[in-house]
Amino acid sequence: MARQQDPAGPRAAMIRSAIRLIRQRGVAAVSFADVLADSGAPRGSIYHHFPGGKSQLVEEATRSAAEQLSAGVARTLDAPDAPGALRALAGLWRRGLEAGDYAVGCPIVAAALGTERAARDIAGATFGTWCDLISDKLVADGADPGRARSTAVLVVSALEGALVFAQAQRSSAPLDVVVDELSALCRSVIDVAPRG
Amino acid sequence: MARQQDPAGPRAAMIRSAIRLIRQRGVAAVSFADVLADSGAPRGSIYHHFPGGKSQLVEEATRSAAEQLSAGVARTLDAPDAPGALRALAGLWRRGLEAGDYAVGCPIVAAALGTERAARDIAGATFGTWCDLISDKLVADGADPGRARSTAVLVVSALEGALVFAQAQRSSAPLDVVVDELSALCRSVIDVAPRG
DNA sequence: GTCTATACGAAGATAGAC
DNA sequence: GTCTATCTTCGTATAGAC
Repeated sequence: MARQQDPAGPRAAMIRSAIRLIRQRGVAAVSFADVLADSGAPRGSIYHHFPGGKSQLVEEATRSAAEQLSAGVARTLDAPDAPGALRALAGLWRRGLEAGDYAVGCPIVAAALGTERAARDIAGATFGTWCDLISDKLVADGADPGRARSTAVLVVSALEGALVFAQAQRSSAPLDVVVDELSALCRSVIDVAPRG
Repeated sequence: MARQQDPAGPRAAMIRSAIRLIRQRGVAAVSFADVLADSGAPRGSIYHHFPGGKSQLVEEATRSAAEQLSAGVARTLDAPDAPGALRALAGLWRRGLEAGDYAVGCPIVAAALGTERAARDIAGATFGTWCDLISDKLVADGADPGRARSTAVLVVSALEGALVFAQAQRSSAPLDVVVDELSALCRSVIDVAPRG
């Protein structure tokens, strides 16, 4: 698909392709051959770049995806209010869904459900990071820290669950509904204890 | 593991094993050999019972799991109040998580993220069924039908997402937090429009 | 760093005997 | 209904030349 020269070299291209394919098919269903074909990387360089084999590739792909997504979450949370930030966050998911014909999911979920332990641990840490970011935002907007924490866990869980829901039904409707509900919830959490 | 004579015969045993293995590893990572070893079914009878091959086995396993789970959801919702029903529902997930050392997830999620189209469609319909059941319960408890519907979508999404979250972190804490949040939300949805 | 070639096993699927 | 045997394809991984 891509097969063009990647400025960052074949290694980065392979990781990028691995992320894309893992999102589409899950960790177990992605082979080296798939990654090579998709990235256009040279056949003989797999074990040069990834001596640890598939485990290493999956781990690095998950780590890379987690860093990108966490940076995106942090950036999106730079909005005036938490409900708006949430909408923007869900908009990212939504566009990804529609662009990938509802077959492209979250790479962190794929890692969490995969069989590679290192990748699963990264997934667990990444969910935690997202909760921290969202919780901090809610607190900054005036929410009680305890309420903010549990609300953040709900937000992350519900968004990820809605993504799976939307994939199964090939429709972004569940995601939209969940975002509306979560926005209202965030507002109520903030309103209870407004800043000051 | 099981390998004992199944009263319902090898076919049912194979489906049961397929469900268990799919929950642990995902659709793509389960092979016929795995199912045979786990179920103790005779080697030569695979294509006799499942002429459609792996697709058929996965589809039937997903359908069977969906029926069992939907029946379980309906049964659990036979509780006096919606928040209590929700707690009971999450308790089912929770016990499954802990019994399977946080490696056994939801078969419907696995189907939704798998590569078998028929199974994914069943997953979509199953999520819809659960939403119907929960929505009906909320309405029966006095909630506004519109609010009940969107709340049900949130509940299903959040529970499934929390399950993935909990698997990634190997802890049921995220699930517990989400259940508390959802219970409070259900109460508020019911309280707004009490029966009468 | 990249190539070809290949070892080795496991996967899905089929054929034909019993 | 169940067996063994086999075909074919695909997967990971390695060896050794360039």
